[in-house]
Amino acid sequence: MAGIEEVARLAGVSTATVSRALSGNVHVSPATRSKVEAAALELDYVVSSNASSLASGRTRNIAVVVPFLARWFFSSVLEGVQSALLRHGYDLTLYNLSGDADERHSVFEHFLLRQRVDAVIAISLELTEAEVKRLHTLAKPLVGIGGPISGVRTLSIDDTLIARLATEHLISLGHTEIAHIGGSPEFDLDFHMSTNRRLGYESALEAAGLAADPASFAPADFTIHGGYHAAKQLLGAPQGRPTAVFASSDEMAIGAILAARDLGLVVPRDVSIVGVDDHDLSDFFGLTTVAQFPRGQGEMAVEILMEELKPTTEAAPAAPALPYELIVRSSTAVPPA
Amino acid sequence: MAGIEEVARLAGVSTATVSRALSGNVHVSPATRSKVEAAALELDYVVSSNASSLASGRTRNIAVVVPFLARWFFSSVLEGVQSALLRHGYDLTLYNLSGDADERHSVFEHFLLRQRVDAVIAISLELTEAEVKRLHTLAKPLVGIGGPISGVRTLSIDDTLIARLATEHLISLGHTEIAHIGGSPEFDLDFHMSTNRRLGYESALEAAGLAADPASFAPADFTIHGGYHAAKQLLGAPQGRPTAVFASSDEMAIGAILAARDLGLVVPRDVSIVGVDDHDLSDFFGLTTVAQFPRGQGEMAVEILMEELKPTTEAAPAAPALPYELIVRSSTAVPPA
DNA sequence: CTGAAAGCGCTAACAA
DNA sequence: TTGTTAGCGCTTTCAG
Repeated sequence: MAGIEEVARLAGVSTATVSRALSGNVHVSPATRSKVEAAALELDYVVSSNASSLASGRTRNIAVVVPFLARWFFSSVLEGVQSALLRHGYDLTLYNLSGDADERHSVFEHFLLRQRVDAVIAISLELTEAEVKRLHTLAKPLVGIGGPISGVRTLSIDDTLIARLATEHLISLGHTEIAHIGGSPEFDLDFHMSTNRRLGYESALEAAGLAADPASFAPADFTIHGGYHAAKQLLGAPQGRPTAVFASSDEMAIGAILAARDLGLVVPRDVSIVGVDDHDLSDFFGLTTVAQFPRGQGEMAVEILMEELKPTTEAAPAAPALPYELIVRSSTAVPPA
Repeated sequence: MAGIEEVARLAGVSTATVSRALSGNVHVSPATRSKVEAAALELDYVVSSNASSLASGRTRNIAVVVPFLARWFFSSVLEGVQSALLRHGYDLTLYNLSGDADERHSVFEHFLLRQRVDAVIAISLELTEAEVKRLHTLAKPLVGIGGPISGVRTLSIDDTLIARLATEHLISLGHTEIAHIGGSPEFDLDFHMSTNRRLGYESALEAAGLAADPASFAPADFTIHGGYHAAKQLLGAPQGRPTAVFASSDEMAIGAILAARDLGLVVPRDVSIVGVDDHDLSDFFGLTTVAQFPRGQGEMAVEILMEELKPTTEAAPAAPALPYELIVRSSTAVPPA
């Protein structure tokens, strides 16, 4: 735990020079720099981030706020954020809001205000106005991932387009009876993501001259379990079952595949199924899906933030559109004759 | 962003008193305390953690190091750690080592040394001697979860006992042909966890007078996919298939259930399957399993640390044994007649 | 129980 | 390019 003073002494320079040489931002003569670096290495010197933060006002630490941890999408985004941050020399302080309301409240009223972070990344969070205001009093850059927060720059995939693409894939195979498993209305967590995907589905149908029968919609909770039950309802309907199902998430789509199997239906011969995500398990189940790339989304959020934190930057950089891609596997085919 | 000075002025006391009143550790007269609290509330005052840390040497921040993020066990432990930490007013700084070796190196040589944390929790990490030494030079409390690190206090489940319990469940149902899907040897990540579970399985067999045939073992990688392929091998063996399978993780067990189905076997009529974990999906698949409770493990690690960080505490508190429990669902039954 | 004052370890003007 | 110096905002002796 050597301090900057000892390094300065060993290198034969002042502490200010050590600071400059090690931070790399300011000009220092190459000779001095290497002397300092050698001394630092020899003494195992690592700056105290607290002292540095206090003096400079920069913490090199980013807060990441998530609504869940143990779900594929969130942990994948987090992975991307983490590794990008590490590359930039930043720490990641994690706040998970899946606890009770008090917990959430204290995160916004207390934890985030401790001046411990330079910026915050909010993943798929529906923030209340009070919360957004709180964050704004922080006067720190804030970027959201996964759905528009009013007044906050957000990386967001185009849910309508994604859903439309998935549905069009089914239509192009010849399906006309296409059911949809989407989020139940409570899922406002996801900012109308559910609604937008449903709208995309409906618009694809309409564009093909097909009717969007309300009976072809089954709500679920984005889990395999939920998708399974929703699919059972849809596929077991006595008045004739759909030949294809578009599920708003891969987990629900996998549930649907399992439900079809349990009903004795063969996928894709009897029923085609598409999801959204490209979840870890999707390849295993041969699920056709519209991939989004959560790791990449996390990394992108970090790049935007880094850009914004550079003292040189003026305007906040714009958020580019997020990529997505139809991946056709073995869960979709032409409808039964 | 009011400072302590303003609070002091508003409350009509000195900054020292504000500090004392708000930290709560030292004695302050009730009247003064409430005056200070009112002033702090009015000004929306929140201490600057950097200044506080620098002055006191305590950061109220814990580092958590994980080898993966997007896996059920790790994200569940992390969830437990996070919520317990929040309750105690601590921040959580996350380091995920799933990147390359350089990343890992820089975490240990750089990030963890910045004096940003009071302690570190290492989840299922096989640390090299150099890494442990590094951490010890930190002179910070360190607790591991999930497997013994030499010289580090670790919360660890008894893998041998767990495996034995699962196997005994099968034996007590009357099974004598019991196969095992375990970790492949490379999985040293998990500290001989794989080996220990295999030993537990074998010892249960021996105790029942059954032979542990090496042909009844299939290695896999702890995923559904891996479990599926391993189970296919086991259940498709032409020289007679086992009537039961013990898998070292629920994900592998679920893979085995799916493999059995694909082979036209009915679980549990034709083959019984047990796992370990009580994964999120296990209930859905009706999987009998030995539950471990990762959230609880995370919380426990935090409690131990908090105890240790209390200035009053002398000896490091002992780590209690971790609970586990056999949960019988519908994937196990007596063997076919 | 409370106040005054000396730092915690570093960075950033300002000079030289 | 480098050194000097004054803090960053709080905590903690040490007095009173």
